[in-house]
Amino acid sequence: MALKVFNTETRALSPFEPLEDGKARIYACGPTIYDHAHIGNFRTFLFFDVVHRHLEWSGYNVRFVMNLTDVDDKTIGGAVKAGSSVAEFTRPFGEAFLADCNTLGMLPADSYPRATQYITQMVDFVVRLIANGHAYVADDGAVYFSVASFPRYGRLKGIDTSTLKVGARVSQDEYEKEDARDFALWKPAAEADEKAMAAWDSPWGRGRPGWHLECSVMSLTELGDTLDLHLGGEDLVFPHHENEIAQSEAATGKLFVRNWLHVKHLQVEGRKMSKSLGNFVTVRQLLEEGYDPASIRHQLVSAHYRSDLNFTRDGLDASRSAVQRLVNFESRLEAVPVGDGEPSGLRDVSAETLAAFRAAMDNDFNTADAMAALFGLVNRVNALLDARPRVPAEDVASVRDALSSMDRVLGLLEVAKASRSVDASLASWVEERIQARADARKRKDFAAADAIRGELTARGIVLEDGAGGTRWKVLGPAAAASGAAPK
RNA sequence: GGCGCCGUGGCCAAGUGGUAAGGCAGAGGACUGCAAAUCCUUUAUCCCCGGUUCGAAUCCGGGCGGCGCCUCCA
Repeated sequence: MALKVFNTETRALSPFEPLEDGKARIYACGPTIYDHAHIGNFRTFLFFDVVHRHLEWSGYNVRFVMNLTDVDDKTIGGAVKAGSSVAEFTRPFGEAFLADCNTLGMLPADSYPRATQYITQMVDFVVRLIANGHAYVADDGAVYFSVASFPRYGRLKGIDTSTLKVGARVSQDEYEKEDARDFALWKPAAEADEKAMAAWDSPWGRGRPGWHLECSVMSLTELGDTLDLHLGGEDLVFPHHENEIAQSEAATGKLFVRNWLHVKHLQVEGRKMSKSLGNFVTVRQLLEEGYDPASIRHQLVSAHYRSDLNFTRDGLDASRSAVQRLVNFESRLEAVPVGDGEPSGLRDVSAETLAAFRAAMDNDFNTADAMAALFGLVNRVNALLDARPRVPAEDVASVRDALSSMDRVLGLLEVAKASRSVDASLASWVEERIQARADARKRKDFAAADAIRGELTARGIVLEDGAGGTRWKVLGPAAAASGAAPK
């Protein structure tokens, strides 16, 4: 069973065969950091993370690069408005973005290149394209890529662009293109560009790079001429990625990307997310509303990346319960009575689950199917454990290993634990209360015992009486409980 | 207008020819001092019509409904 991925270019599933055995070079189109990233962005980025994790889990030596776009119309516009440079203007958004990524449990990338750091390489790249006849300098000082010079243009989108009429909707005065399909590699500096310190010297005068150029140059510089995977949101297929292919292959003469993966756009409450519809949601907003990161991660990863996914508050509640079931299961495994006992069959269940999980993930990252395998383990093991007073320690260990193994890919427990950690003073207070309640129960003073339970419940702490004593857990983000410990 | 996707139980969502995963929610039951957790039982003519096939949620045609891209929005 080997990994198969759906390649946008061929519109078919094909075996993942990296350029170099055992190595995976991945480039992910990250956000433009002119504002806080929204929940839709994170569907895409969380999928990137699943790819990243699954490949590492599968034993690949992964190099994962995600760019942060800091030079484009929006960052420049924002910088001008704020009276600062693009570097200053974008810095906090970049930092906030990385913080959000961390909150949602995304593995760090090996590199987060920004356009402002690659100006020299971009200029060199354009020089190269001009030299080999794929680009030309227009009268206005802009450099355009000549689409006519690249016959394979349009293959990603699956369209024949040669039929497009020149000049149809291209503004007559602003551009000096030879062909309507041509796109800018380098743009002459406008006043705003200078103001935002987003203009650099070049052989064609002051100017700045075009958006498509940034990604090509950064990916080629960071990862080499041929990438194994290039990831992005579906909106980037055309023209962004189409243009990247053209300019990259025209420059290197080599295949640019072996597999293109594109994530379907998220919907919010049944509609496309947009500012005008007023359904624009950021991660930090959701956290303020009291939702926790694990719920968000769960919901965004719960559907296959090429399927519609409708993000809703109700769905978040459902995800919260689903994650809680996992957390409960994990803590049960920690406390389960072990002993010699006869073989329980748990090891077979663990192995079967892992095989099913792997098959699902290998099938173009089918996270929904993979989660079914995961929850199947929970169901089967819970039932088995209920039926036996004790099971061999190794059997339980096999389940624990399977669970943590799958979570290395899904990251659900990981995020749940990170966001629900409890500080020591609260913990010792809870332990003290539990002891007091135990004493009350011993006296059969259930009214007192229930009062203590209520006291804890009010702070989001739930007690579970079991054979081995009373265990407790915090429901919801740690914020709800932290600082709640009375003196 | 051009290109494309989707329509599965109350909600979410897998399944692309062999007879419906999983999550959430609901109902009943077991366990519990009460709970929580867990288990058991229970809820689907797979949008409609026609066709292909021994057999279709899965393939083809038509219809209805929803959505996306075509704008430097992931």
